[in-house]
Amino acid sequence: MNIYNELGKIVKSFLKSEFSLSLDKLEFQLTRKEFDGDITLVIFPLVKFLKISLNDIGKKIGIYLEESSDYIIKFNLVKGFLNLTISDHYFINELYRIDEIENYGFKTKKSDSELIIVEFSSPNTNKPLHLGHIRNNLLGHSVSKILEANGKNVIRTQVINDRGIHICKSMIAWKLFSNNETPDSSGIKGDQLVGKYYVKYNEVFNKQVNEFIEKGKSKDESIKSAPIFISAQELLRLWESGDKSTIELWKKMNNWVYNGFEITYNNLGVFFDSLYYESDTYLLGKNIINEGLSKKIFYKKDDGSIWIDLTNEGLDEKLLLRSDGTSVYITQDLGTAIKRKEDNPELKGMVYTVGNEQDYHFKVLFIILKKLGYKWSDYLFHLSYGMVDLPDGKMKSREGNVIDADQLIEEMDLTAKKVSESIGKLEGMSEKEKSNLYRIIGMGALKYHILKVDPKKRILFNPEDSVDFNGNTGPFIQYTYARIKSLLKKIKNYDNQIDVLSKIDIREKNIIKHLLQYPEIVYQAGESYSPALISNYIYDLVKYYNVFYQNLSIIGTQDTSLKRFRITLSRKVSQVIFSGCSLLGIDVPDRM
RNA sequence: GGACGCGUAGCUCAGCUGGAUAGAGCAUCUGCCUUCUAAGCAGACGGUCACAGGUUCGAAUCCUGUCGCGUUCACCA
Repeated sequence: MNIYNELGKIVKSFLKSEFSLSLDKLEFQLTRKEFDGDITLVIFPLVKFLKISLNDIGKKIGIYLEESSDYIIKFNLVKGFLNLTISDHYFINELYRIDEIENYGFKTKKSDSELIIVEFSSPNTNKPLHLGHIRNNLLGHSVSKILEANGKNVIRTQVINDRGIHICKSMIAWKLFSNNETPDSSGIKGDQLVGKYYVKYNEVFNKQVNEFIEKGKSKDESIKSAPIFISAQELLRLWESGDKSTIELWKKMNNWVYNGFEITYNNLGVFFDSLYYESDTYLLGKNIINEGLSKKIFYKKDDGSIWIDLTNEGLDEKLLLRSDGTSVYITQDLGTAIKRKEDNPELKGMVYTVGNEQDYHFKVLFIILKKLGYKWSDYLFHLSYGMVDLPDGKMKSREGNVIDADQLIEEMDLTAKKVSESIGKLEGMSEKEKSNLYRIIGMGALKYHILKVDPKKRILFNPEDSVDFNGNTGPFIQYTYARIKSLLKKIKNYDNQIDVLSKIDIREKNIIKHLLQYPEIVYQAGESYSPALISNYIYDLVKYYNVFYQNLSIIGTQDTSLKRFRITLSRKVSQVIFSGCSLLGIDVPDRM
């Protein structure tokens, strides 16, 4: 709101000429509802510098502002708070100004052509996506959009964990028990099918382990000697040695999974610009080891393993290369990061969307890169988020205590359908339009529910009452948007020009005040990577608008200038909702 | 044990770099549909901001300590 700057200038020059005091910062804030006024100057801090009472300073500034600024029509002083009332003309002029901006809303900064890689999702190929992935995907996708709105060039990427013992487990179970079942033959979605055999593996494995334990073997021993586990390990060895039929099966099953993921991503409205497969990257990073050794940043232990000592940073010693010469996870991450920078010299930063159980890992990763002398490591960011808890505790995929992403999406559709039908506003829509709308509403509910929470907090997700459709929810925001759209449609021939009014309603003033704040928000959100900030701002605006909508008539009013004013206001609100939802990856319907 | 994160109404969450009497929604009650969509609006009820100190004109917010919950500290990924 540029009035802050303007008033700030006036007050500063006044303080300078009157008290020869020069300040660089003055604190303005929106006036609270209970008090009379629009904007408040906090004058406590001034007392320190001026040896006059609060009252005197406040009065002097207030009188001066009243005289010298066209916008200030009144002031009142409560304790150290100077409340200023701004003229209606100011707000009308501002609305007039932003009305000329075609698509007003969360502003997009001009491209600065800086490249940012945003990594998210990062699934395993042995089971379908679950609720935790949904939070990850929504955050990653939304943050990408926010960065783009901040003028960045974003590449969305995922590292697919396609190799290792976990996929061999699904493979062996499929070989043993499937009778060549395929997605086509069974009609089961590919990732679900592979996941089914991963579950089958664990069933058989547990049974075999228990049999050994009953026979008196120790737990460790039983695990190691379970036949199906031995077979899975054998399969891993074959894979590593490049055995043809194993690789073929591996490729076949992974492709099933990718096709399945694609469907889920589509339903979520999420996409990727590039993919990394761990089978391609797991050997990366070994040359870093030599670099680190020669720079004396790493050291070798007697058994040949390579370490870095981070005790000076308050962390521990960290293994980088096993004694058998194979790399560990962080070595791959180092290699991948460096490779990405090499592949994209213009790369400015990277965002890793990964759960907070890996906070330590990323701390270490960034420090090592910094120690190796890579300056761009300052622009790496771990977008850390809390886990999604269920009412009966934590999600554990091995115990089957997970909410499956596909199933959840389907349930959201059904809930949206149920609620919509009970309200019964969708008459005259075709079945196709309806089901499309259910998807928009259901996903709006889910996305908003998850994104409005501060990423670093854990989310308690209660599937029982699913997601609300009233109050601070996605559907409520969508509903408001749909109402405005339908309103604008009914008034086809309206004039864009706003006539100047002598007096506007306090509620309308509030909406304008909020509208004026939005351009700033996207930049703030860009810095803190917070879709939550945007969600809450949209909801605020929608609340203000609903009050206005409910209480003021637009179509009915005889006063055409008032009518135009209100239509303009509505249109601007709808534009902000639209652009905000777009940053969150939430669709808005024209009708619902 | 060390490190990191969280603790705000019965429940789910806001509260920006310290500002006035702590804000929403849900739930529970009370009113509003011949005037553009009631998926809404108006109102009531509901708080020791985990606890204790400190910093200052002023603390939910910053600092320290305590308690509670969680994560992490692997030749796992």
